[in-house]
Amino acid sequence: MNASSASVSSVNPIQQLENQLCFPLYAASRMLTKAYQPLLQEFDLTYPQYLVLLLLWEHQERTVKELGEHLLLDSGTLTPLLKRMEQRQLISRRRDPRDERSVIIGLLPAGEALRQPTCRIPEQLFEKMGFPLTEFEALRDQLNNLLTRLR
Amino acid sequence: MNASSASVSSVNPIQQLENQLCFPLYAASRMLTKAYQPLLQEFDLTYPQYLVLLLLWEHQERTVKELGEHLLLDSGTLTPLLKRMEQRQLISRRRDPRDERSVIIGLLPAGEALRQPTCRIPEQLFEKMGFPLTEFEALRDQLNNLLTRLR
DNA sequence: TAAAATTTAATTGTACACAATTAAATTTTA
DNA sequence: TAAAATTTAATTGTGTACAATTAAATTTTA
Repeated sequence: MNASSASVSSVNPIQQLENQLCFPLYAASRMLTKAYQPLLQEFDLTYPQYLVLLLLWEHQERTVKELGEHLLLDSGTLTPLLKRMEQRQLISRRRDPRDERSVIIGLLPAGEALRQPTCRIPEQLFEKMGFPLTEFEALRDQLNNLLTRLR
Repeated sequence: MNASSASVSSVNPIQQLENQLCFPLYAASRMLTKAYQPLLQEFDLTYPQYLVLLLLWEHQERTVKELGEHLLLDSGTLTPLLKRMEQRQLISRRRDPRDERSVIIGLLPAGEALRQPTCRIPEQLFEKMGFPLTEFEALRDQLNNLLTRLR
């Protein structure tokens, strides 16, 4: 390797994309979200909107703060996203009468109605990828592990 | 579990965030990019801009197409990003005289100058996370594996 | 309890990210 | 070789992300 080469500089291996953790994470996240897209667009949902619905299907009411804690998103992201979902009558937004600082997001019938027709999406995607189940689970667990470190 | 409960609906486990692959990927990616941020902002770089520089430090010239192939980004993302880097004189943009469809991105002195001062960033981050090296490598390899499946 | 500190969303501004379309250049094909 | 198809970036429009600030409500503290 010649450091004075015109086209190739001497390369610090850790500065190469493949050796980094962040780049494969960044790229895989976008690719997987993109793989979700054709399945979600049938319901006119973006991936983050779908995540909000997943949480509301577990508990029909969540404050913006609670949604943000689960999704690791702040109000700067959630407020406009939730307003779009409110316009489509998927969810309701109202102040908590017991604490006017909080906004309670509620699941509306149109949001509930998406639950059954979307319930096979994760399996469909998993099958389409052909990723072995053991690898899937190992990767998921390691990512959750990393996530707790980063949080 | 009572499906008619007012606050909790019966939950398909695969519809829970923790059981999915995509959510931990999505969240970990954002968290790790956010962890890069304080180290990069010293150089007034965003993470995607840093990735472009990593590629140009390997090869001083790359077409937009090549950058997009490596980063899995299209011109809709790259064109404005590269224009911002051009304004700061980090890179140059010019049409390839041999194929006027292509735009060649070249590394300018100001972009080259960021190489040494940023070279410790990946190690710094790795140390700050305290992630065991074996786990780091296992996760990286599994992500690269997933990435080839998604590509 | 009144002032200070904290919490919660909303707002503002910047920067991706990507689908879809456009336009120019090049390559392929009939 | 001229028309058709393809390739390459740029553009347009929508939707996240997120830092920083603001404003209102609540809690803590002196």
